[in-house]
Amino acid sequence: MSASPSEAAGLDLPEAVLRPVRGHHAFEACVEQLAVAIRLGVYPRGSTLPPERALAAQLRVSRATLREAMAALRQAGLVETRRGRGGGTVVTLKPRTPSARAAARVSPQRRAEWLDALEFRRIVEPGGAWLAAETDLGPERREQLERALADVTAARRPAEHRQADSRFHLTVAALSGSARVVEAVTSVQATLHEMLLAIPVLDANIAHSDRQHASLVRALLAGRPDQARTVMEQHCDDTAALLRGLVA
Amino acid sequence: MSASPSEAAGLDLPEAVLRPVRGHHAFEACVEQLAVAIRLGVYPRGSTLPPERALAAQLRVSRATLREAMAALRQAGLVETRRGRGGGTVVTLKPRTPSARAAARVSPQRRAEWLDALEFRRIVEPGGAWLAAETDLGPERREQLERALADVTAARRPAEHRQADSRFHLTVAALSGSARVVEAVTSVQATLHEMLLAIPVLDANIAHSDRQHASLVRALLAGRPDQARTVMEQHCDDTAALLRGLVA
DNA sequence: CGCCAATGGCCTGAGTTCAGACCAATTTCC
DNA sequence: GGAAATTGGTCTGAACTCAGGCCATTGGCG
Repeated sequence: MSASPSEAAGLDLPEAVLRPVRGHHAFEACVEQLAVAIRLGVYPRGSTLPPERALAAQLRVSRATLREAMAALRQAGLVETRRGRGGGTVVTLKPRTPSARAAARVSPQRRAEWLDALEFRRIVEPGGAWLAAETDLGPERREQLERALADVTAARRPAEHRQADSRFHLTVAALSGSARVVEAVTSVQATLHEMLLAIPVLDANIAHSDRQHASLVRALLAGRPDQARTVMEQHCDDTAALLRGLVA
Repeated sequence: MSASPSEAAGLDLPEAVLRPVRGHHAFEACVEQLAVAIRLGVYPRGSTLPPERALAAQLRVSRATLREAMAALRQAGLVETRRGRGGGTVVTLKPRTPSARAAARVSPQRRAEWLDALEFRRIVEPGGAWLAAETDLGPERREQLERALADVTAARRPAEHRQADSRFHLTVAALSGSARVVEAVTSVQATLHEMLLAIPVLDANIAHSDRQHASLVRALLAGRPDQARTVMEQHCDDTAALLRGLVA
């Protein structure tokens, strides 16, 4: 037996705690973050990204490096760029339609990451919902939450529904007011997005999911933390059950 | 009003989602991780770190970079190094004794990070405990858990108790089997450690904390996820109450 | 004693990233 | 129409990081 990261018997604390330091290649990390933000619908099709200088500052990266990332996104067909005042970089990526194609074909390591994401999600998303429900939301935030919910239920095509769903979950996380929660949920949703693209869309599932979203929003607006958490847990469990079948 | 990361009124999803890419100094990140691991007692005083080549591989960093980090740790007096077979780098840092000194003197940004860590902790540590209790622990892992608990209760001096406490919480997290949980708890414990060094030690607090630890271990060994989570939530709430007073 | 293995110490050449300045295109506003 | 502002495009020298090889020191083993 080689030194696997998590042997069944013994628990190697140092090995568990020390994780790879950030991958060298800042520009890859930028591509990753921006691609995720675009695919999750944080920047919907047609919207304009912030100017390069602002984005570079936000990502704490030099403009040269950010531009490399932009070039990659451009080459991959996610964005297009126009120069001059009023120009900028606009999102052109059409949201992908979920399909059952790339079902298997994942490495064991990938599979493990997926399962881990599902477990972690069941912790952080309900936790974030609990926090958000505890917070005293202003009228503007209540509106944003309801709009995010409306976007999900209004989405007709599966691809749009998928993006709106991600946006909804990210919105709930952001309402918690915790940067760490947002980071965790973003990461989890990115992985989830991958998985959900690989399963067929069933109207029944969507309807069920939408009911849970609505129920969650009611709990959030009513300021009922425990109820919000329970609803979100159920929601995560239901989605996870769907997905675990996929990777089994 | 400037564009603050989290305005009270509006919620800027892109701003919340896009976070700084890795601080571009791999060697700083290494120093950070190793220093945290040492201070939290993952590598106790007197223990030997893995060989440079192994550590470099684990952190996914070149040996040259790792050595820069080692030099920094050596200069800071955390470790000492001996060459040759049977040599290596040993931890020399004496655990710091908590004291009420550096109470205030924290920037508003730091304060916000601290409070965020407390909120995030209340989500991930109970969640990790829930997961760990759900897992079917082997005899070896049960032993490790009980040993970690014994180490905490046996620690006489405050500095040792502080380290043993960190190790205990990291052990529980690691037992969850989720890499993401371990990462989150490690990060949270690092911040917590800072805060706890700045408050005076009260025997009553320690006794109370130890009782909660014991209660948690019972729930974990009995395989009662909900109970484990509730106990851990109470534990986090109690610590947080103590600490929030400090930074108020 | 002499060899071998393990470990830290050091060097080189190539690739990345950075900060900042300057150029070019395009829109907005007078 | 023209000036100004905004935005992407480009360049340069310095600093950081990497991969890999080689050297130096120490302890174990035959």
